[in-house]
Amino acid sequence: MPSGARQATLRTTNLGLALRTVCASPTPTSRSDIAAATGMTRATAARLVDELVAGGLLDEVAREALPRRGRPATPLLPGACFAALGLQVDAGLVAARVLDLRGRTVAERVELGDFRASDPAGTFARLRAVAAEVLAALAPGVRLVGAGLALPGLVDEDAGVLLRAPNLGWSDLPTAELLAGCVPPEVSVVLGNEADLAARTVAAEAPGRAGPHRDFLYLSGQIGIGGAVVLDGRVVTGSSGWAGEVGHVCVRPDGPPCTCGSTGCLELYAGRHALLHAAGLAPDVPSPELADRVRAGDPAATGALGTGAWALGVALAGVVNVVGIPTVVLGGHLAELAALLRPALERHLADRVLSARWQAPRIVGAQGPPAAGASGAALRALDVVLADPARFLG
Amino acid sequence: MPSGARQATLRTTNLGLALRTVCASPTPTSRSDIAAATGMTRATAARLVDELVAGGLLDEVAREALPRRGRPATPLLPGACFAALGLQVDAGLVAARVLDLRGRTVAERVELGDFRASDPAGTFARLRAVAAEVLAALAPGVRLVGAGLALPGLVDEDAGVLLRAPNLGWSDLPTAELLAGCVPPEVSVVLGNEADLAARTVAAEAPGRAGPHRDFLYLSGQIGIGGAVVLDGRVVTGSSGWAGEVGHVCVRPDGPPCTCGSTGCLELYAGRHALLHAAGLAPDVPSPELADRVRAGDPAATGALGTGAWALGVALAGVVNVVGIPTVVLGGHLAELAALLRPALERHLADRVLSARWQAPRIVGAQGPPAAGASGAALRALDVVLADPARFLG
DNA sequence: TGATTTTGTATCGCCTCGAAACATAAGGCT
DNA sequence: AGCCTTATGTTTCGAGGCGATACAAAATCA
Repeated sequence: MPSGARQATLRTTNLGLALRTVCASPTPTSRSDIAAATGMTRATAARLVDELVAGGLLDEVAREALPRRGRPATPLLPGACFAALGLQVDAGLVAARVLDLRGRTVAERVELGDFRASDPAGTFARLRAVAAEVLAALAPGVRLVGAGLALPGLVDEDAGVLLRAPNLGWSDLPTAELLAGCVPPEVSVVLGNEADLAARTVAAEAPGRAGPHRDFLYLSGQIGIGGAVVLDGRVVTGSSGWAGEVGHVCVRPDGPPCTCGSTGCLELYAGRHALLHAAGLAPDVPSPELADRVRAGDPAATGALGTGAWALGVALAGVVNVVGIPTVVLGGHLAELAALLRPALERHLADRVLSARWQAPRIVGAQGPPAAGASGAALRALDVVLADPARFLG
Repeated sequence: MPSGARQATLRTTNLGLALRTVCASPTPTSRSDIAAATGMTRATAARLVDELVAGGLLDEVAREALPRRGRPATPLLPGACFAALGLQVDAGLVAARVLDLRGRTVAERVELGDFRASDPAGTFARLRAVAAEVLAALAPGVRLVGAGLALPGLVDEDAGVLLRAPNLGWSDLPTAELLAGCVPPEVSVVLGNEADLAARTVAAEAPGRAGPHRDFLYLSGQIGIGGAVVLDGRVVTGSSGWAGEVGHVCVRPDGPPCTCGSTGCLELYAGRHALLHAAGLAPDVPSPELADRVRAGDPAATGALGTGAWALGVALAGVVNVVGIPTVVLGGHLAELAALLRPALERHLADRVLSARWQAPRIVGAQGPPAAGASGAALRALDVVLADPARFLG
């Protein structure tokens, strides 16, 4: 139920706007810049900034020697003392990463391993150790405003339950107890789907600063294929948060049965195991190896990639037709294959997407460090600061 | 670029909130009710209401004899003198309908015909005639705040160009000149995709009043199959407005070629022509006839419907998996077949949707009068009033 | 008739912003 | 060096809009 706006609403709204204006800019921003960008007067912008600086949400930084006429501006950056912790558990790694409000990685630790069909207690113990290391490395003044955990599966965010993660072999797993000890007691950990969170690292290159694409489909290829639809810079989670299961879009209804109960799912043709199997490689061979073989002209590898591109084309064309998205970002193991998949995949899409005549869908490989889900989880936690900075001022 | 909030922003925001509160309620609402619903004080609510009443955006209506203790409230309803015109051109009809801010149909005219591969000039002449009749029937005080035209195809809204409408046989058609004379010169007509607009009649039963579903996929079966994704009560139009082409989702990659350039599109199995052809009926037989045959046990008709349900199952499962929508609303000719399609279709979805174990997708038939696109176009035009009523006060 | 209850109205003060003048700190020019 | 110019930041004042509070109005109930 929406509530009436009052004087205080004005304040909080404009505080948020001022903060987001600073965050949105890749370079330091002055009070005067904020006034110009928002249409507020310099007086108002200054009032708001003063309050944000006093609360640590903005930092006044030393000015660069940039000789210009007029009184030099006081450059502002998002407060370095606000940070959030992102955690990730995946079939191949556990990770912890702390991002600050400027989007910098303050501390991180990624530990590779094989957590397929693992024991949750043991895996979470590893996660706890990794988190503890990262938190110990934090500077004393840093304030942890939240934490998130990226998991490769269906998640019930409100209940804090991992419903089903085929790659880990876990289902209906409450995480509250397992997460105890990962973070200070006053910080709560919010669960999230790995693809949904990883997509945030593409949608935003720092808290409040838009990334290269506003509307895209993100594919997170780990073992299966997860996905996330991003519209207008925001991840579409669906009414229950169970969106983005691109891996189980049907590309061949009379195809082989999938463990999900359906038949001919995308994962069976373009999943990591499927690609490696079709290429005649062992299931634990890393993706660059597959890419090398394709580049070397290995026929089995080339065929596997061709089949994968074909299946991706069928599935992604459906998504693009329905959601009207111009860009597909390939993450996870697919990122390393993006360059090789692109030509065939874009051709398939051009054939199957109705609006391709006016706007051909583009395929892009995801950039950035591994364990993007951890970064995304931290970004999401930091977003609550941007949404209502007034809460963090008292 | 977002702009700073000032005192006047407060006012316009709260004016909109007060108006929307009245619109959202199915029963008349008092100043006091608004205060309670929004958290504003009665003083503030009354101030805002007085202004809205003075501008005609709210009407004080006679109170029902509802004996209660205390001073009787003054019931308010959305202003009856604000209205918008919705137009629709489809393969089988042209229509004009005027809705007022209360969601009532003030005047309407639906003219059936066969406009497949028709001459745009002639068809638009029919539309002009229909619109003129409807506008002539309006009461003198009614103020037309906008107009919209629903078209069965890809539309460039900003340019006012119909890019491609296979059912009409039109493409790259600028509409500005053709629409001249349909509405008074000071009113502009905004184009929209028929499915997108029809979906609004499900999302909202009146301007500002939510309908039975907030998140759903709407299927608009005319000759082809259009669709619209509705999330959180809002139609997802995609960054270019080219979303919702469910009819060209691929359900059998090795199937027959489609006119769109792809193969095995949903339309080829569940489109109107496809169903009738498979049932051994002529292409102009109305859908209820097909339904009757199925109920009578006609094997060809039953088989056609079974194939249609199967194809819909494959395509819709993909959509549900990716967008996480719990409900599919069947409109157009599919509405009449909804009851017959539901059992098989829900079974297919239960098999192919990953989250069906926690939330089984539901199939619902669309209710309401024909030419839903016209209603949706009017609703969209009226939404601009709700978004910023202050614009209509001066 | 009067107490009670609910709705609507009037008055006042507070909060926040905009406008405009002022203060500050630099570069540029003579 | 000294003054002008320019851009930034600050101070002061006034206006708009809302909440709080008291009050008026119109009904039911006893």
